[in-house]
Amino acid sequence: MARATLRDVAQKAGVSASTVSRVFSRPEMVAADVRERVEEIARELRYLPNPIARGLARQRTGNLGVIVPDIANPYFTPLVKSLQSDARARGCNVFVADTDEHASRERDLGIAMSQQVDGIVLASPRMGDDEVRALAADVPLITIGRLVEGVSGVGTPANNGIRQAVELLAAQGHRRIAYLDGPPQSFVAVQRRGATLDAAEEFGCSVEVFGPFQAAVNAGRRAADLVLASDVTAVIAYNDQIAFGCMARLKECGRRIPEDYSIVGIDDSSVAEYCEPRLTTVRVPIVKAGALGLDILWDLMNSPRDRTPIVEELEADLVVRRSTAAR
Amino acid sequence: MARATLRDVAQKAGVSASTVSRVFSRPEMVAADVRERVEEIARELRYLPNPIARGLARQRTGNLGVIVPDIANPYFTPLVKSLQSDARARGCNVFVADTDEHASRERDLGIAMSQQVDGIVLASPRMGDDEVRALAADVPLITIGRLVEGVSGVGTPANNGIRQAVELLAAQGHRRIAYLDGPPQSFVAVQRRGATLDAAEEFGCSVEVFGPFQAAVNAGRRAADLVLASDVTAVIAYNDQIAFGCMARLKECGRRIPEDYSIVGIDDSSVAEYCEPRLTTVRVPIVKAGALGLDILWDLMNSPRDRTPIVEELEADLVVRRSTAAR
DNA sequence: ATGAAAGCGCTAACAG
DNA sequence: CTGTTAGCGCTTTCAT
Repeated sequence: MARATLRDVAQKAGVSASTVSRVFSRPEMVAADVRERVEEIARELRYLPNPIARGLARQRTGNLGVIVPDIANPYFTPLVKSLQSDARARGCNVFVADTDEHASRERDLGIAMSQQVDGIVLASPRMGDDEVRALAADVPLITIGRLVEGVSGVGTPANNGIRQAVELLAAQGHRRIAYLDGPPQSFVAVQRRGATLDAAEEFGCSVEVFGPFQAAVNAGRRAADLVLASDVTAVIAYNDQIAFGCMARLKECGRRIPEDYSIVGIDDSSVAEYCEPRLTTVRVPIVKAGALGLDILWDLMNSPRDRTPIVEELEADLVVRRSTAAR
Repeated sequence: MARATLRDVAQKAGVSASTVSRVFSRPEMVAADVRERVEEIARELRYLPNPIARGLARQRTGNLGVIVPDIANPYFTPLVKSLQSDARARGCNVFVADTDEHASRERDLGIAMSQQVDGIVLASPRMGDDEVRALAADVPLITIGRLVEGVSGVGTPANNGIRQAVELLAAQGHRRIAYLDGPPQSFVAVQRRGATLDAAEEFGCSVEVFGPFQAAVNAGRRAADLVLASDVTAVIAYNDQIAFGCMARLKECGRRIPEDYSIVGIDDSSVAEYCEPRLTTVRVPIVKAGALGLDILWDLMNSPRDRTPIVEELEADLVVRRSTAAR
């Protein structure tokens, strides 16, 4: 079924191609009667402007790229969904791509995308600063989560919330804390570990670091056995999924949460609500960061290039639930 | 940073545009020495063929569209991930879109996509048969999960597994079963309900239907209180998420699983493994269906149109875990 | 093996 | 307000 083209409509309506084009791009520029007739015929022929051709001519595609390390991670899904609907509200389609946590795939995808989207949202980039900057030089781009010098983005440092978590645990009488480290590719992981170490020092706790672990439930289960073999009384995990897995396994091994172990996650993704008991966690406002980032990206896309990068940071706070308690 | 174009490379290399074009599309057609020089210069200029322009000229974009009702549903995420990597292996980018369970958004997305992708994978379509057929007339398309008459696709009827579930429950001494119904937009929901009812009759059980429920954990929590107010001893849920929520809430209310209630999910998504106790569920082979569907779609895309639709069905089997037991 | 020329379907000055 | 004329960047006959 060959699609109707602009010329088909123009011909049948007895007007020029430009007129039909205008009817679809700047309707106000064409006389009402002509416009209606064209629209009528277009409908008849089931004509729709070809976005590829339009993209070539306009030098803009109307597409937005979103790159995430793992679309199956419940931390990213709400971000993706909210970006999708925000973008749609602005008349953009969204290209989502998953890098499987690989920096190299992230780079390749970014390069491949850069020519078919008007802008890219790069969530928690795994590639190096230089590579991000190189990509940002080719296409309007913002990062979410991690900030890269010289590139616009919205950072979501968890330090504040992590400090609150350690403060809470210390107040609850915990002195020996396990930190379950995140995947080595994750820049955020080193931040979070550092924040935990700093806060522990501040509040007089010792920290034993386990890991690295992939950001997944099963990795957390593996962590639990390490925790059991140590003498810690509380656990802070790189993210909620690891915390969830660790908690599940600890319970399997007959430990009670929070009586025997206090557990803190990071992210406040949906799993935190589904844990039993519900998980105390650091709420990282990633959806808000995404919305803000999209605003920034929008400016970047619609304004003369070479602006100085716009950078925001959104703080994270601890959400206290049932998985932490006094010893 | 204006990207280099084909002409830039041609000019600098002292060859015609066609030659450069060939270097990137049919390298075997150009002499080795010329090719190498062109490649060298292209690298120097950081030239990459513009996929938009190429799409226009070739009448194929190299993009694949994937439409799912809810990207946050762990049932669909593995499908999306596997399609993404399979497509990438064939040199295709993937456009993922989420319809938020809305038939109308699904239709709009399909239409919008149809002109910028070479083919569409429509997972568990929410729109009517006619609309699916209309879309399939405009673009190579396959459905996954639900089959639509006249359209290629891979069906994953759960009937078989559901029958096995009821058989198991009956054998375990359950006589009164609750069925937690799925969202009204879902065609699969009516299938699954019907299958439950049929099997119940076959094995001499009565079924009380509750719902409809959205395919989400919280909806399942709500269902639990309904279950408590009835006199059933076992529950079959439209999907694992509802089962998970229901189970969590039942436990909160002091009921033991499986001693007090046996619970069966459908899908065998990741949550089934994370339930406590691990969830007995009907394994729907959606990833396999996706891979098979992609093969079919590939044929559709690369062959003369108007072929008779290719249809496959993949059966589902019960996976027995810990959430079911004899009364 | 390479180049010239004619588009792919649409937009965007520029005239009128 | 509308039509004419050039492209957007690439591919693809068709010659040579």
